[in-house]
Amino acid sequence: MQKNNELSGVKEIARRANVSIATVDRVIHNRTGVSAKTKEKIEAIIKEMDYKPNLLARSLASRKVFRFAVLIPRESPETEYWRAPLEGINTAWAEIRMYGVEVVFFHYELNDRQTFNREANKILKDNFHGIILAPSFISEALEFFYKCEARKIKCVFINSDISNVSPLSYIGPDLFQSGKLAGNLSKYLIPDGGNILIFNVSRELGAEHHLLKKATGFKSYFEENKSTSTVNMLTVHRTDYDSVMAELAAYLKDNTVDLLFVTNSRVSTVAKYFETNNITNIKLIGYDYLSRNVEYLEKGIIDFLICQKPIEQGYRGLLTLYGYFVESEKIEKIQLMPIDILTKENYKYYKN
Amino acid sequence: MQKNNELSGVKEIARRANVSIATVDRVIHNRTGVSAKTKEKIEAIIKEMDYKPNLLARSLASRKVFRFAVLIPRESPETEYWRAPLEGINTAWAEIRMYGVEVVFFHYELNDRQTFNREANKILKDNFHGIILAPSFISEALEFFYKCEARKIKCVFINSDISNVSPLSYIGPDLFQSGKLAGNLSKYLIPDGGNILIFNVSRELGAEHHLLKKATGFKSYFEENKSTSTVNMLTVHRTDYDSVMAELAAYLKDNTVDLLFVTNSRVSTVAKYFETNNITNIKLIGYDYLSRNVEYLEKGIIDFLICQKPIEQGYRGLLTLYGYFVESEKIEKIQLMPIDILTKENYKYYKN
DNA sequence: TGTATTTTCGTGTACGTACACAGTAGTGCT
DNA sequence: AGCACTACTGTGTACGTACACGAAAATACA
Repeated sequence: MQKNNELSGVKEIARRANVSIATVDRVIHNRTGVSAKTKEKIEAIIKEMDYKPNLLARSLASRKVFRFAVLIPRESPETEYWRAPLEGINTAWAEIRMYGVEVVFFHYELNDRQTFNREANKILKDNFHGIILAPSFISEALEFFYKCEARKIKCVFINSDISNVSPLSYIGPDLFQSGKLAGNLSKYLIPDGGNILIFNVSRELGAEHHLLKKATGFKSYFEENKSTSTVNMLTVHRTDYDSVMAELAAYLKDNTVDLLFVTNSRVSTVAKYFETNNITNIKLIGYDYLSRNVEYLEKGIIDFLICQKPIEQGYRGLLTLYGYFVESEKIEKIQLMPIDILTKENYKYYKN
Repeated sequence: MQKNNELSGVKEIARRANVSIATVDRVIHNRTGVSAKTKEKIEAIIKEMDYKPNLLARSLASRKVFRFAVLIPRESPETEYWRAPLEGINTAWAEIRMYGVEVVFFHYELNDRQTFNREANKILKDNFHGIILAPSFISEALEFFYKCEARKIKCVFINSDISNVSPLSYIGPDLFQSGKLAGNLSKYLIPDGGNILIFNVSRELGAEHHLLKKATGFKSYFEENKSTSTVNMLTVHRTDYDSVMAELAAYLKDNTVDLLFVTNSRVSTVAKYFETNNITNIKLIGYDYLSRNVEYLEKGIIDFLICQKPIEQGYRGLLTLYGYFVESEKIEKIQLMPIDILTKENYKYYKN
């Protein structure tokens, strides 16, 4: 079986317009050196033919290389979360390598904003076309973003957004709605009128401002539904097990809690505490498909996990940059991830 | 920025082996006409270089065309379900068109097995490399599958599987687990010991044997958890609103029902009945992200929808065939879709 | 009118691979 | 030795596009 071999592409355009393919090429890339008349004529033919350039041939012939940087937190022993976006980026990279895409990775520590600045400066010194950025530290990320804009470097934000700036695209969850869904799920776990605790576990709450957005969304559910439940919030600024345990124990000594909502992936720490202390009467909702979390989901200690496709965030992050530069697609400014609900029954089929 | 221009690919192999690129080419495609000695040498170099052919150049130079057929039910006015896989296939096609992939669509009527045979025969008369098949009618699909095997035509099943045969890949839900999850969800809606009805709405139950698999999974949840709930099953062999309404009304007159599980996308028909008759005390679980279903989810008449990524099924169906033929990848025999839970709160973010 | 300059356009080569065709070396046979 | 035949290998062109370079035409200026 053979491809159909009617004159196709540039050659056919050139034939119809009585010019050479070079001239057609000039029009396509709207380079200079074509008289207005011929340009018009060629453009008409292009439109009429609905000509679509052969991307294969294009990137084969093109010597262009696009260089993208990735700036996201390093995967830490405490949370494997950031492995997922990394994996997604690598998957995408494998698919588009041959189109002349280079990717360089930079990582900062989630509990040290200095490392963010250090890596960001490295990126600025080098020469990149685009950047995939997890803007954890708002002010630092903003500063960096403006510098990128000045240098015409396109940014894609993943995982969390920053208000009032407009990157090429934001790819991640709607944090408010995500929290609100968690609130909604609580109605399946405890009757109305219960005692609910929102629990933030974060060393640098500034680095995880998205936690507060989730908390706000969570609370909004109860307000909108005129719930009689009591919703309190507790924040721990250390992430090690002992600190979390101590703070939580202290709180639970003085307060009744029927449901606990952990605003990030640290929910396994709480689950561990519940398990070791044999606490079974508090329902537990948290975030992210991590092996430790899933373990407690399986055991029934965590009731629901909410997930937001971290792998896909990375995957689409890179493909978005690629689409913008190589295929000059127009890009969706906001690409919201689904809000997935994981239970004991369906997690096995989940794809991060 | 320029691509690095170290001699790469075939040319470099040829240089190192002191042969021409044609000889290298012969080895790569293990064609005849190369002495054992040179073949060995070239293969060694290929391995050493970890040579990966440039797929762009390959399919640009190759005049090969791969022709795939799609055989799935026609989208009917009663259910728009099958639009989704179609959309997925078209998306994938757009991505890989330029690699020399042709796709031809065939549709049968879900309530008429004759149309299946008719379209299947059309496919056999033409000359296809691979087929994406929704094997709704088991015996007919089996017969067709065997004919394809005899002709070395590769099949990919989507949406539902057939036991004891081995297509290139099955892409779809684990139906048993899907039903079991529905069972599990019921615990969030009604207390144990309630009256539960499994409701099948299907003109040709044989065409939708997957409904029964879901029902079995559903029941298994209650057995495994030694539930005291009563689980009954009712099947209606007509799909129009009046018939469904009549059968359901008759049943409800004689039986108490606390939760109703509709095993397919017809759940909106039941929801409509609930709405018009102001039935609010029966919880409702059903399938598929269809506009009509979502409407009732939004209204709170349907409590949960379970979805299985029909768009992605189509998308991956075509990409699987492509990967097998064009990139000669090894293919996962079973590609299970996630079992997604949709509620009023998160459906807006769902991607089919 | 002749020359310099700019504008406009065409030719040719390259990207990495596939494949038709032609060419060479070696073997067997008369 | 001459011939036929096989086994092996190289040359050249094509796929559709990009781009360097040079040629031609048009314009400007003296």
